[in-house]
Amino acid sequence: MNAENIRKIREFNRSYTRVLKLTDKYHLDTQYTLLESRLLLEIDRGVNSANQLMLLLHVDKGYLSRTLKKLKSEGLLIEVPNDQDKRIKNLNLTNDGEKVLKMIDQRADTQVETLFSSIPTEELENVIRDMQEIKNAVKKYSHDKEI
Amino acid sequence: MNAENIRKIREFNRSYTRVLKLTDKYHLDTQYTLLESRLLLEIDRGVNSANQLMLLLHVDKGYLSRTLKKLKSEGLLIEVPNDQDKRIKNLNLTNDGEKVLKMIDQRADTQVETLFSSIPTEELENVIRDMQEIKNAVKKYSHDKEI
DNA sequence: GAATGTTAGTTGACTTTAGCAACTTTTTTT
DNA sequence: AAAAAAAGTTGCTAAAGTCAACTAACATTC
Repeated sequence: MNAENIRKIREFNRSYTRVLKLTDKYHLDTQYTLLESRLLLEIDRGVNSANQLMLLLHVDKGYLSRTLKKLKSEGLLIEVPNDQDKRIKNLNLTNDGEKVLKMIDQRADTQVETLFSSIPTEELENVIRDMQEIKNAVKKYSHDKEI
Repeated sequence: MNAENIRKIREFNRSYTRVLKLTDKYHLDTQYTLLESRLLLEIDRGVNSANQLMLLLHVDKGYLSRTLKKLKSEGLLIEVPNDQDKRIKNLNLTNDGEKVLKMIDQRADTQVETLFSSIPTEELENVIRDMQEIKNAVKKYSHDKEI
């Protein structure tokens, strides 16, 4: 790849890092960290064992264990024994956990809306098309299974 | 903005967060943190007082002071007295500091290249065009001065 | 089928990262 | 000249993250 392309990609990365930081600011208005929010989200989606979460989110298993413990102690998660494999503790959101996830999700929506709503409709449609193209290209040619 | 657009933007954000995490991995192969690398970069660009760096990078000034102290102790930075205002300590990269910055920069290039080089030329050109369009749109309509 | 190795998760000890407030020195304001 | 503000340092603390040792359950292999 030529140097100019690398430069442009890195410039985009820098600029978009700032956007992502702004969209993450809503976490400051909640009592939950980014990791906690992400855990609730992924568990809701069905990624429901500590080991799966560890592999997906690349967090230390010790730290993960403690973080999950905290969420359990707050009543957002419950452990469900896994009958096939008793080493595994399956995780589920409680009703409270679902409520919290919904709240966090709405704030994230609001934050994204705030950041992008000033872009006029047609231009926004282009931006969204661009995003999908980037996402697909990166996904398609990536050897990293998780992207 | 409609819910579908918000969903798409958030999906892109999630997927691109993973890309950025991968491009940040080179920091693990160096002895420098993201903040340290960024400080070297910005000082090289001429942002050369702790206060300016604090405003640009939004870091606590106490933490910044200590981080700069560390870089000075490692011989990557030197303090130059500011004759106009003796409260200010201007910062400059030493030769070693420049070398380290160059090394970090090359690793970042390599990482980006690794991630994107598998995308075929034409598709890559589209991706880069998309990135510029997104960057410009966000910048143009953003009220945040720093984006 | 007992020994060995591996996997899931927990815990203790520790380091790094970060934030806050008090403080010194210098400059600016009134 | 006094008061306020700005630049930077330091002490104290908390949160975030890492690492290794450990238990219990499961898998392998001989």
